[in-house]
Amino acid sequence: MASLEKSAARTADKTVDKTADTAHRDCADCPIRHRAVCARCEPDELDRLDEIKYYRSFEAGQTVIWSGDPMDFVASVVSGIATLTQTMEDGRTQMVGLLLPSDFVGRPGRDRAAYDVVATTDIVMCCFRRKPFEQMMARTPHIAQRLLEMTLDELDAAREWMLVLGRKTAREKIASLLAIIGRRDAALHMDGRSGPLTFDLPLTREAMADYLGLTLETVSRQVSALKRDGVIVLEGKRRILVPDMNRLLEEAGDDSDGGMLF
Amino acid sequence: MASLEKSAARTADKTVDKTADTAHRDCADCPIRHRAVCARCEPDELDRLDEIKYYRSFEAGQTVIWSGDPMDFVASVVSGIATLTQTMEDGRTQMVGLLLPSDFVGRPGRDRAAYDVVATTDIVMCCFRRKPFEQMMARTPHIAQRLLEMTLDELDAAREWMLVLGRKTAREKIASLLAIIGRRDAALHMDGRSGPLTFDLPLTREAMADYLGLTLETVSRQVSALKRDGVIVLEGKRRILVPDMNRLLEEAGDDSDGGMLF
DNA sequence: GAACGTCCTTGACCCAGATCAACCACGGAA
DNA sequence: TTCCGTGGTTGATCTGGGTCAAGGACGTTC
Repeated sequence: MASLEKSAARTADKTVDKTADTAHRDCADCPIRHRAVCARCEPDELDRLDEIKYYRSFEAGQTVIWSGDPMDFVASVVSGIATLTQTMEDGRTQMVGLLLPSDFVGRPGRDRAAYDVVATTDIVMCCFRRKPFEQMMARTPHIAQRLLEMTLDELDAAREWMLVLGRKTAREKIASLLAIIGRRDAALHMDGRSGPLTFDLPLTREAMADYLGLTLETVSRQVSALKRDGVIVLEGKRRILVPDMNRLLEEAGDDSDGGMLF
Repeated sequence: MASLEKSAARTADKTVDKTADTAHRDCADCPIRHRAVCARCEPDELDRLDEIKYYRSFEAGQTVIWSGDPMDFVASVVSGIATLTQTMEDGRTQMVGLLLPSDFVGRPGRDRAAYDVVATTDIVMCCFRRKPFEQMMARTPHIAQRLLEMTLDELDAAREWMLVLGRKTAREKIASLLAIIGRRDAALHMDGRSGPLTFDLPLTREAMADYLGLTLETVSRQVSALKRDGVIVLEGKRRILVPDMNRLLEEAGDDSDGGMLF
């Protein structure tokens, strides 16, 4: 039940430290410029956004926002990874979203957070105070249009995840998660395709379990099984090599071409 | 793999029959006027929508759209209930959305259906050809604003459903579904509150199973168990009476107040 | 009114994944 | 160098819900 204020206070010193190298960042060379909620903005619109934006940093493991707490800002993830989770009174938790760079946090028009947001890695967020952002959104169709597009994408992703949660086996769930992270990572780096895919797994076994509706033991066992069967190769605990993406997609129970949605 | 055209052809006769009593309906006395995607439109905007709209009817059990088929229209559900489902190659299916009156079908900018849409009851839809609708959306912020709001609501609902699918027991899943349908039904009728809630269950046991990631046998057993324990009373197979909503919410594992999202 | 199809219920059994528990690997602090 | 704390693995056992199978309650058709 710690409040946003408390968690912000706890991290104040670090925030100030890191602010030094991010506070004056120019939108023009922002790494998420072309994918975030501001992607469609014209230069003059960007200037106005620039005036109301500020950066905040969080360390791996910190809670950015607690569900139910007042939420007076919205934000884009600039770098790092965060999770959106829901918790039942008895402590059962389910991750309902994975926030990667360019993803949007918060809902215009809503003044309280609906989910816990937790930084999985060190993270930098580009924040806007909610009220000014809402006013600007009303005057700037480019922002609302982009936000609609992003929200529809998230809805598709959530629905794909409902199939995973409701109907897939533990092995298929793990394969699905690895395929998604691998694909997003590949899209991000845009490196010369076709070689075997390698990427860092940014989640602990427990976080994977929360995402997949499993226990961490089952996650561990199924990762070991996929390794044993040659579907993936582990380099340490967190680095994954996928020799054959189609094989992985097969194990995920997906269409061979991986779906046409994205 | 039946195409949209085929399913439309199959139903053409009935469509024409029913069109008689819906084709000239005026937006002004439309039952979903204040909740659908057109809710915020001014009279002149409504007039323009009126020009490009047309009604289509489907009978219970008919497939409205097949996943992957070309989709040249978007639509609002006027009356009746439809489902959005995803299917794996081996036949496993997961419902990913329940479409009630005023809900929106289709995605502007996407030319193929991402999910199967099936009419659960007889249904009437208010359709717009996609291209004109997209053009109109670009010129009419009121439509885009409302669609954003509705999409954000759907995303919240999908995320709540992820918790149900990932972490709840079979009994909790059934109780959650009954609570949601009961609440939506109560909101629709807006009758004098506080008495014991009664409503029709618009889904077969199989559809409930598809929604909840269960088998129909488990659904049947858990419905019987909730009845045996006095949480619900069955009047026939499909009519549900809830003597104590708080008790039902408790069984669903929800906060006693039922959540503050809606 | 018999025969069918659809939807639903109930029972017997089984298994995937949860639970409980022990232990390993690594990194940072004393 | 040992001591912990965190994250991960693996084994033994249990169980919720799946699977397979039989049968009941209807409405509809001929």
